[in-house]
Amino acid sequence: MFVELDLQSEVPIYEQLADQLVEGIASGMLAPGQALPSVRTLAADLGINLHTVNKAYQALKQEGFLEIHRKKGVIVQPGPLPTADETFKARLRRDLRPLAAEALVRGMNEQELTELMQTLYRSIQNPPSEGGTSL
Amino acid sequence: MFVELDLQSEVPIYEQLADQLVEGIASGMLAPGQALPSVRTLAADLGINLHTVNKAYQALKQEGFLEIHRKKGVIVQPGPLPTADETFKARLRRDLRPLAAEALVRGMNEQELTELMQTLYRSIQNPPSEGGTSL
DNA sequence: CTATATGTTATATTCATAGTATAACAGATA
DNA sequence: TATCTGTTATACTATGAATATAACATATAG
Repeated sequence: MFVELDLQSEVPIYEQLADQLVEGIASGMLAPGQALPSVRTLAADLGINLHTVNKAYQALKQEGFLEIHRKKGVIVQPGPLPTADETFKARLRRDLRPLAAEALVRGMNEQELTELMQTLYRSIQNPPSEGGTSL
Repeated sequence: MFVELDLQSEVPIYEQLADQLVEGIASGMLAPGQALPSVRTLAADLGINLHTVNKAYQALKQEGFLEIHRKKGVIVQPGPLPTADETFKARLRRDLRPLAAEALVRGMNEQELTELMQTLYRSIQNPPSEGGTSL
């Protein structure tokens, strides 16, 4: 079981799921072309509704992280993944901005913040334990 | 006019406002002890409801960025600001995580990401133009 | 061919939150 | 005595999240 949901979080469930699938792709835990569980199966495993899973899948399909075939079901993007184009970077800056501002106002210096980001990046790229391949 | 709201954004108005006030404190545009407009005045200026402004003020008061006196009205925290304690850092990591993961999966390397963060940090600390003191 | 599993679509309902609209209150100020 | 302050209360609308069923078309397995 790789996906962990916090039902009490203010972050929507479908968003948590989508985020963790992206992280799975980023870490290599989910390989290109790999099949994902059907919406019904994953929904049952996670104890949530079919439509909530579908919403996450659809969003990731829309962004190009997943492909959905009538035949193969849902698979991780086997071709080229989306790039860090200007549109993404603009969104990234927009989302990072308030976080950087609060870190600054709380007294974190530039190095502390960038090092925290570095550590985070590396921990995703090379996760502590790639134990189970299952979700 | 320093605060700019996007009424079409998925980010709540009161959150946009709170974020920009924090950024104002971070940049020094809002000095410690400085008086902020009353909830009614700012609401009228921004064309939003009094309660929406109040919600932002209350949140920032709760976190320790503002003080609210019956007498002086609303002022920027004149004493020591909140620190980057473990609680904040945990929240920071939690919020940064999905952003770092998507940046990684889109092919940004560690340096690109940290440099983007650096640039952002510096642009907040030393904003392009501190023209108007007004909100 | 038949049964099953797939994604997909359509409704409907419940619930929480955001935002607005008014109104009123208590305390401080001019 | 007015006026401005934050504060509280109530009500309403709109939106989105999440769930619950149901049904459909297609592809696969037996």
